[in-house]
Amino acid sequence: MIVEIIINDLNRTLVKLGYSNIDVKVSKCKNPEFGDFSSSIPLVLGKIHKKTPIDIAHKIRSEMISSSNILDEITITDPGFINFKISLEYYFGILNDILNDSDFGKSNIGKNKTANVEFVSANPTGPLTVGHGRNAILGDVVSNILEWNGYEVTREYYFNNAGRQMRILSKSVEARYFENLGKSFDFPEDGYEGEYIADIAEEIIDVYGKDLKFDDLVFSSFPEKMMFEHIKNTLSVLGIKFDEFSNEKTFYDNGDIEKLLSELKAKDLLYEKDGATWFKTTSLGKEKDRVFIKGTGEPTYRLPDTAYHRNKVERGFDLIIDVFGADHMDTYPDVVLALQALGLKTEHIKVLLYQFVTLLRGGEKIKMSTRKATFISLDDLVDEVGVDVVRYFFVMRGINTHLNFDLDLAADQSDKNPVYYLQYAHARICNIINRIESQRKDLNAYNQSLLTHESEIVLLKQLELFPNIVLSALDSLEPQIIASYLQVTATKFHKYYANCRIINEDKDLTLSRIALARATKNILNSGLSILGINAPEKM
RNA sequence: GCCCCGGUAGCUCAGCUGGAUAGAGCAACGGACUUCUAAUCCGUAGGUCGGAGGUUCGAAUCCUCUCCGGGGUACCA
Repeated sequence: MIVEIIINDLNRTLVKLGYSNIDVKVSKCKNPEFGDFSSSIPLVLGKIHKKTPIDIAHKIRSEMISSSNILDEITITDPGFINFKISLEYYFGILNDILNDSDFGKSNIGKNKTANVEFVSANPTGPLTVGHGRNAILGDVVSNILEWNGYEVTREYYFNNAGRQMRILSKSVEARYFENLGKSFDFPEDGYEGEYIADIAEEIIDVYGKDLKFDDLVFSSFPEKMMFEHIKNTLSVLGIKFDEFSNEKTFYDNGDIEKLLSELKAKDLLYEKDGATWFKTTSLGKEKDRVFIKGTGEPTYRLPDTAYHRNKVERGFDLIIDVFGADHMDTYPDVVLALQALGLKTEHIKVLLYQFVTLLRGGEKIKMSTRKATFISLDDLVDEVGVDVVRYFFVMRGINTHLNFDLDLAADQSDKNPVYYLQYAHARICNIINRIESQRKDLNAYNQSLLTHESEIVLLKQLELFPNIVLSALDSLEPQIIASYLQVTATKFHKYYANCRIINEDKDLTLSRIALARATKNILNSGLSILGINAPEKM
């Protein structure tokens, strides 16, 4: 990657000039007049050493030690920037790399390292909602990003089928069961009102008959089973497959929770008050203590969550990622605190908090409530706009931004829809390649130096950035970076297409342009596969 | 009250580990299809980067204060 090369060259040069321990930064020039890349290091040095930045810049330029011959020109501009123009030869080399190396863009930063990504983790009390959708896609794409960087990723789904919510589900189903049979029933006060509840009740009548008694175990086991199948099906339609399902119950059964309690107690971090067991978070720097076990004897989510995270830490992952909605803001710090108190390593736990999703239709917000069943399910959403659109819309915004999911735009199969713009670029290339393949066979006999048009070079430079983009996505765990990059890449391809006729009378030029188009296709393919979106051959 | 996220073009959003004239898409207006797919391209217009201070040679970006929106602050998850 070009940026690294320049930074290394600069570092060596600075050491030679007697400057050291400087954090050298090189960035892409916004204005191509200055060159391809620039650094403000002379300005930084000028300040530290009380010298004129321009003088320092000249010194750097005259002493510049380049490890390669990729620097065509070094210029200096006010008030003290040093600019680098990169030789076309370098970019032509990259074109070959992209065409010959199917792993172009991958890094081995995560080689021999394992990562655990926990996401979705919805309890099986109902169909997945649009909110879960953002979680699901983020988790899956982040996993893909990790895999592109060499990590071995475990996609994990954590659930609780023993809590209050599940009881309410059972009671709701039970009520509908008796209602359907015309018997008296009490619909629970906080019960789920969705139609799927009645469907499950009907299913129970079909399978188990009409003679079930109140509190029959079927009312708790069957709905859970059905909901989980439903959820897995939804995820599978979205192209998401989990490696591991962890059940909260496990940690009661195997004694982990008991062990956790006794260890925290031994550290004097637990106490009894008002019939409940409290975790003394105040002694660890927090404002309030938290309840671990309620007066009813039931634990709060914090207790099993802590046991679960301990389990993940002890499984030895190099990286542990939790994908949570913004409403979990205050929940995980306590978990981390507890683990730290027990002397466990926690620096490798990263929490990805995403902001809420708002659905818009006709410019109006759609209000949603799971309990009241006024939500739009993830299934509905996929039915309406398709998998690719759903996946793209969930990653095209920054994770910290409230996501406005515009259903009208998403359902619009026209040029307004950014997904099609992207896929169209790929389809266009495929079409051209198919056309040429019937005439020529030796597509590799191209001469890259025939690529001279500005829009060709601009595109090639864009393709060169891809490995940096992958690294930057890894660094920030922000899928949006990939989506934006692909959008720009598609734009540059479309401009190239408009400016340069790819299949033309000049056979050699045609081959060169085909090579550039094929390279673009490879990059689009790679990027789309990270996002889990189809790269269609035809549209 | 306290904590987190956001406030950039009419709308939706990039840019935020400080850098050179603040970008894109949509919407508006004007152009380009006997042509490798016009699901495209070209052009015009559109901005007190919420506001006020501060740090700096330089601030959309960092600090302080403040206003607006969202979320959290549960013996719910």
